[in-house]
Amino acid sequence: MTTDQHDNLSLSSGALQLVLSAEQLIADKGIDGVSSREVARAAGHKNHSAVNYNFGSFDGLIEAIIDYRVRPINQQREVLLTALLEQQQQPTLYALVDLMARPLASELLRGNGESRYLSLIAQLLSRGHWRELFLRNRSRSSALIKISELMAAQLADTLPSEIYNERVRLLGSQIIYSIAEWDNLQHKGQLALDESSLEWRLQNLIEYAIGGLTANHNKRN
Amino acid sequence: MTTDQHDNLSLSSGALQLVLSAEQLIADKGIDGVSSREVARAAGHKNHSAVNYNFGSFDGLIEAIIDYRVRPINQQREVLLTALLEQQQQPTLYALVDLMARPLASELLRGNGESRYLSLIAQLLSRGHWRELFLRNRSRSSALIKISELMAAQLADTLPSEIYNERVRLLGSQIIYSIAEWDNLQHKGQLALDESSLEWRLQNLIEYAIGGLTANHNKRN
DNA sequence: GTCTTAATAAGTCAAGTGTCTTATTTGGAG
DNA sequence: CTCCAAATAAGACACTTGACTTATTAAGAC
Repeated sequence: MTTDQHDNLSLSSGALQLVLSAEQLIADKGIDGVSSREVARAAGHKNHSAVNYNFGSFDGLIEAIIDYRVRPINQQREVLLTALLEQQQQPTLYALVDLMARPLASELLRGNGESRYLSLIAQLLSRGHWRELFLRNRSRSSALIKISELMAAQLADTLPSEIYNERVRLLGSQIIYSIAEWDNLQHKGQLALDESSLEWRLQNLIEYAIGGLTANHNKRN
Repeated sequence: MTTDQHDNLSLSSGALQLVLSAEQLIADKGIDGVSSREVARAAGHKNHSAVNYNFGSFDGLIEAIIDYRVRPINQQREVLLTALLEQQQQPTLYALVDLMARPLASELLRGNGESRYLSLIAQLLSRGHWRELFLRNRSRSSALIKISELMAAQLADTLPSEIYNERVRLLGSQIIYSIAEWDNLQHKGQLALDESSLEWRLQNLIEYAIGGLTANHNKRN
């Protein structure tokens, strides 16, 4: 996992710089607070139509960012899942939640924290148009599906399906928003994240999540 | 609690309409995707400077929204806490988390769901400038402080303080982002929220949160 | 009634924006 | 080297925005 995971991406170096600059700007100023021209400027262009030229539109740019980041994350999930299933056919809940969260958390350490992807996802998921664009563009990896199934196998019996589904939703939101918050705090200098501090935070998040997933459900009329 | 909780607010009816329209627009289009002029238009003004006239600036408008919504929420917390402490001096964790979440969740039912305040908070908390503006303007209610203390009394012993603090942060984020998500889904017609469906979701959220807060913490090297 | 002040409307201006179009430059393929 | 397509730059246009300024209207005190 030391090689660059962004190879086969059909992004010219110019387009790549736009993607990276856009990520930064959006994390800082909000997806609706950033203009195409601003992105082009930040990417070192005098050409104010660079975004339009490379991606057709601002939406196209966002889709490119998603595509650029989602692939390696899913890829990492596949690798980790395969390794895990070789060890134990019935992985623990801990291992499964770890598998969901870790590849996202890893983004925070990528290239001295220059990936602001988590902040972007959190913003995309928060509102109408962008949420739909994201859901349309993330390719659900087979790993994630398999993880869901393994998790359901351990929980679905003990909980009413309505409750189980809701808790899985809570889990998904919590993972993304929590890690996104770490990202934002880190980039405001209010949180120092290195491997070890990320590790205990991640561990704690997983423990919290498992506590939540497996909590007793008391039916109250 | 049937009387209007927005009395002593020093908002003229014109200003109030601006606040309400702004809330709606921001929930739909994002805080950075809405202009002062647009808010004025949506509030029925031909006067495109209405926001500037009433609040001085867009930031002033946001502060007015926060002020308008935070008061009754804190007020409700005070009332509920007082009632709770009359029943039992050492309230359960369940009651305490309930106390944190319920006044926020209630917003979703207010006036046929016309308060989009949760969506706003979630957006404000997500990014730089707005986060700071929010933190500057929410007046921390004495109830919330008391709730924190009561919670700490039950948990701080069993967990390392670093872990405890992090879990409280997780709790806070989860409450706000989850309820905000209900808000967004509700207003896209993807979630039907009445009192009873809100109730079981809230109950489940609390159960999840308590499971998380009290989860075992395993020190790993 | 007049007067005064708050509220609303409307005008203005420089700055920024998306999109489309038209140069100009650059880096290979032949 | 020539030539051509891709990349970059720059122009143009209609539109929106925030902030400030200047009418105009409404409403209450006296």
